[in-house]
Amino acid sequence: MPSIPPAPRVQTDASAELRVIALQMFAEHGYTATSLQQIADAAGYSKSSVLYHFRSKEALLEEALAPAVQTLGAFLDSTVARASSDELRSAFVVEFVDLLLEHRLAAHIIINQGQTLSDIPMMDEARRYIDCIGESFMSELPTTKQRIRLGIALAGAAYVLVASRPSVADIESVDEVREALVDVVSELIAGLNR
Amino acid sequence: MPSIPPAPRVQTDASAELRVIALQMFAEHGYTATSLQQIADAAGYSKSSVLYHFRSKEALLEEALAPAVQTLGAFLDSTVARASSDELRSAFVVEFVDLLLEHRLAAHIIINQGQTLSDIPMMDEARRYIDCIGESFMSELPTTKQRIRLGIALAGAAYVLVASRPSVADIESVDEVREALVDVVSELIAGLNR
DNA sequence: CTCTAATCTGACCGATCGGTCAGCGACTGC
DNA sequence: GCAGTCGCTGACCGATCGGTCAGATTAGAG
Repeated sequence: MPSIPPAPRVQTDASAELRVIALQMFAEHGYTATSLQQIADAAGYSKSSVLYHFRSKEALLEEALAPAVQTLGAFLDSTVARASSDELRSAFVVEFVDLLLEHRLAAHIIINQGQTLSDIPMMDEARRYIDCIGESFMSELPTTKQRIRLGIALAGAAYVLVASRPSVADIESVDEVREALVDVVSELIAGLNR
Repeated sequence: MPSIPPAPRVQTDASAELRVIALQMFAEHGYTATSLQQIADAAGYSKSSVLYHFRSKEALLEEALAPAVQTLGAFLDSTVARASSDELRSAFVVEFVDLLLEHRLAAHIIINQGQTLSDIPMMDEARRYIDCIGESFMSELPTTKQRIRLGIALAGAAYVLVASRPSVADIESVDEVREALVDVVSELIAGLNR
């Protein structure tokens, strides 16, 4: 047992490094359009090394998305309870927007490529979570207009972040964007009870 | 010159048939994930026949998207003029929603796969049109919240239609969906002047 | 009938894909 | 010193991709 138990190897963890790079490239160019060779080149490794750390290309995608999907699952549990309570919906909106902001790249992949990659288990799991969140509202929203309103609020907020080019990072104004998203989505959600 | 000049060959026009099938498969499974062989099989032709009618796979995509992009371009011309006029904005919303409904598959491809396929000229053209429509509003909407509001309205409406599974065609309730979309988007657009 | 053009196809091509495998050097515990 | 594990790599594999090409089939014009 050395005196430095955990060891500061975190800095150059190849697996974590590959997950980040793969997530960026999958989001920017698409999963099928991104080859393992391109990921390896971008990371400074060989293609064989990538497949040493990850069983397959699909496994690399799943591990890269895992944190976001896990957070989404936890978010789902807290959603079902608070969907019916009006005052708790504002907290729901804040959490929803923060989730999108924190896992922006993963959200990009799930939203834009989820339908195409439906044969990948984790991708389908994430989409089921999203559907479930929607349904926890929908059960109380029988009319088409109410369902469209909720759809525009959630899908619109997600897509505003997702559609923006990577160059439009606007790191400084992220708080401003967050506040605006919360305001507009809250307004749409509030308009459901009418 | 026979007495029937144009000839009723429209029914079995191979090119048009291939455009329709390719558009469906590109939208459902993605452009890169759909091979020319799969398109040929679905249409009942050989892969060589597809490449006889279309110079390349990319040309097939562009010709399949052409009608939608052309309509989008015409829509852009009428948009710039009416963006500044409040009472004309309601007409803008109706046209926007109808455009999405009419070219649902093409919109699906452009929205979800446009960033990935940015090397295809027509795809970039369509995205420039969309950006231009947004900017014709944005120039008068300096605050972040106003821009987010418009983004949620347009992107949300587009994505509500695009995200729905093909099985959720709801042919009967299309008018109901159309009306709900127009209402909610109009409400968000109207809220810009505040 | 013949000639020609349009339509369609199978065989084939080079490139690239995801994935396997044997082996390389470096580090570690004994 | 030595055996064994770990991280990594190049060579290689079968499959599939988009695309080319020569030729078979068909139909219409003269």
